[in-house]
Amino acid sequence: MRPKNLEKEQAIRTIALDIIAKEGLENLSMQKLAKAANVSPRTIYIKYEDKDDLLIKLFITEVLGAYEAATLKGFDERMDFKTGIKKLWDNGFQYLKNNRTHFALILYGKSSPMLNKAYQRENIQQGQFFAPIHRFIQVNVEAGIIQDLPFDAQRALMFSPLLDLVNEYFDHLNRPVQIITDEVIANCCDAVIKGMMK
Amino acid sequence: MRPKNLEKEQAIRTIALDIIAKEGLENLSMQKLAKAANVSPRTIYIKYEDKDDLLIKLFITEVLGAYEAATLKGFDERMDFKTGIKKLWDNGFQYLKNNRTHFALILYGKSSPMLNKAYQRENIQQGQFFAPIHRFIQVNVEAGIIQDLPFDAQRALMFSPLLDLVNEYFDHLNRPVQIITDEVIANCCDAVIKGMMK
DNA sequence: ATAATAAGTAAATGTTTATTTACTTATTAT
DNA sequence: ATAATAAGTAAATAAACATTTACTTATTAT
Repeated sequence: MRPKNLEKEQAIRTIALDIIAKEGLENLSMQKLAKAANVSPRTIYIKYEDKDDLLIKLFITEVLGAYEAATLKGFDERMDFKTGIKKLWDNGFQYLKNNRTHFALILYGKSSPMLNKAYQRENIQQGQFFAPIHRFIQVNVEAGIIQDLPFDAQRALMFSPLLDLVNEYFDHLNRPVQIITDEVIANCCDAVIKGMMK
Repeated sequence: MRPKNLEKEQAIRTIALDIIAKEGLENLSMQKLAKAANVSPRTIYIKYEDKDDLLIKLFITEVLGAYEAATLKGFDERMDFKTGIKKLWDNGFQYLKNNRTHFALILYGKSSPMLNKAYQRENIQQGQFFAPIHRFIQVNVEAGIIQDLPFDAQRALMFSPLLDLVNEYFDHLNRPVQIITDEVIANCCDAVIKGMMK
């Protein structure tokens, strides 16, 4: 049996992310993707059931999986609160600014109903994404270090500004000065920590 | 000369927003829209140059314009900092939770490269969206009430969590309990204020 | 060596796409 | 009343769409 060519599979994924980041999910077509990845359209259908299957696997496995792993690298839920959040912010910012195409698909994960539903399903069936952060927050609520709010609210307070700041970072990439520096990120992280603590 | 039928124009806009919210921007086609709005495809092209023109006008005028007006209603940049932010959060939350289709397009404004570029262009050519908030922040930085950070960073700290909380609000709409209540929103707003103040 | 088989390709499928053509209708200034 | 005209329609256009058919190729267990 002829084995799958993993380079082709990776090319399909990488170039799909490129097209989504540059032209938008609305403008990704299977034929355009096949041509750009130097592959027959049929080859994509050997590896993915259909277009939705490709997009969901791209989003859940390729992007969110890698983003989660990078964010949690060196993080331990037993860290003290400030240290933990700073680690998560630093990991997240470094990863996203170095993986612009991943970031683009993460944004579509919020806006596209189809990707949003896939994310909810995955979170229910396979266990929560970012489970260590869930426990980290719970521990710190129980220890009386941070305020007691629903987890989804805590997560919004902790990480929404970071994603928006990454957006601003990319908006300034082709301009004379970068406004979103590591120092600005660190200051914003401090503000977030201050807001959450009792 | 036969006058434009404004009801048809409004139907086109409203139903376009419906389709985007339910099926996603990727699944909005001119023919589907025409059929759903009970209009000939040609009629859409009388009112809009092409598909991009329709989407940009929907986003900038119909959605962002209304969102800005609703957010700023009863807000005055001379309010004291806490009162001002609370007003903006309350206005924003009420508006978005009552206008789900507008919210859906606002999310695409962050992810879709075409809408994102249109927003940047508009912000440069026609003057900043949310200019009173810009001045409000500046005044409070100069008075030493809040920390001195780039405007884009301040805005991310102030409003990103709100948009994510609205997302959570809608995610919980069809579930047994609503986790994102007015009280949770108020507590999150307090946390944001606390984080920004010196 | 070769039989078996999944991976791969090029080209075609029928459908849907954005947009236009050719025509009709409703309104208003005369 | 009617000429002038933009708004509106139904149907058509060519291109692009997701997916499949019919075929070839590379690999490996025998």
